[in-house]
Amino acid sequence: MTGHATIAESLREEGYRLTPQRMMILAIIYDSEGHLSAEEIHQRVRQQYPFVDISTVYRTLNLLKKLRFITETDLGDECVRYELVDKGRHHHLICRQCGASFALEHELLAPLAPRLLEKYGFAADLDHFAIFGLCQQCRPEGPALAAKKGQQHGDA
Amino acid sequence: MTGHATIAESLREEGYRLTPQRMMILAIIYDSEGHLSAEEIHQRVRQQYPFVDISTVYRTLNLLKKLRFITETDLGDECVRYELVDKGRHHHLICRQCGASFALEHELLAPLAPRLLEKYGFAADLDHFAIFGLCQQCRPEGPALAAKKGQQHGDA
DNA sequence: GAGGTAATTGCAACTTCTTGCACAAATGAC
DNA sequence: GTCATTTGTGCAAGAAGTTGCAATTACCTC
Ligand SMILES: [Mn+2]
Ligand SMILES: [Mn+2]
Ligand SMILES: [Zn+2]
Ligand SMILES: [Zn+2]
Repeated sequence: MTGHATIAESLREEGYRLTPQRMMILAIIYDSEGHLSAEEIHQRVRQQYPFVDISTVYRTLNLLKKLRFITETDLGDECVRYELVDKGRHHHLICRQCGASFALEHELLAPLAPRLLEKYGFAADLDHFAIFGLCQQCRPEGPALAAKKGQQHGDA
Repeated sequence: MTGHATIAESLREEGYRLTPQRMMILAIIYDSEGHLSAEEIHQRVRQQYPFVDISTVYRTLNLLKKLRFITETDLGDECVRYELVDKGRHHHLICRQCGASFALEHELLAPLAPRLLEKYGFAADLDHFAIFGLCQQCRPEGPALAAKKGQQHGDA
């Protein structure tokens, strides 16, 4: 059984209906390599089935998010992006200055979960974080501490 | 010098102009106890100065966010909320089931920063996180259930 | 204080995402 | 397959947040 069929089965077991729209959206998320926007998903769906509305895409994504099959993350882009939880837990470090993005392995965040559980009785999801900050290049005390103080307003 | 005057001074030193709109927004953020929405700020500004546009509020909030005087956080509410960084660093645990919110002291997240710096050369902001998950009441193995069973096990 | 200049504002249009509602269709029972 | 139930969809309107632009104004120099 392929990945998206497994999720589809879970959906049905939970009492949700398996519509062509949902199946297409699931297949698209499965076939792609992570971080799709709703608009990208909508465009791919419409290639097969041109009358699907963007609101259906959003409703499906919100359903899959609620059931924790996908994550919804603001990666500092202009829109929120969606990714399968199932393809390996990981996070992202994103430079607020240059926009560079680095994968953060889950192992560094993982110890947090038992601590939150012990101290607060809280079972944290820790599915897919975007942590903002300054990358090595952009840090004031960075490696190439050469160029400095050239900052202006209104940069992109 | 009061708090918002200190930030105002910093703004001017960075070359930004001190408009009445900016001063009012700063004062409102300073006078309130955290987690204001843009709409709330807008309403309070208009009580003093009725022609201020909501876009000016957003532009000011984005400026203060860029300069790291305030944080912008999605607390699971219907809109994003803003809070002063300066009033003590902290985070929030939010139950995705019942919506309950618990303060998380910064000390639990703080050890992450040096690890990210060491391993990735990344200086993470770690200013104000909202961590979603299940609270003690909503967990499948919550305290009530454990009490019924007469069990108590520290999970780690 | 007046004048020049560039940042900032208000407005309107726009983007992203959500929601109410009538109709369509997935599902289960027969 | 048909029927009944009840969920899901498309559409249009709405809410939250952004942006282009012309007019205003903060701030610097005199
Ligand atoms: Mn990812
Ligand atoms: Mn807070
Ligand atoms: Zn960078
Ligand atoms: Zn809860």
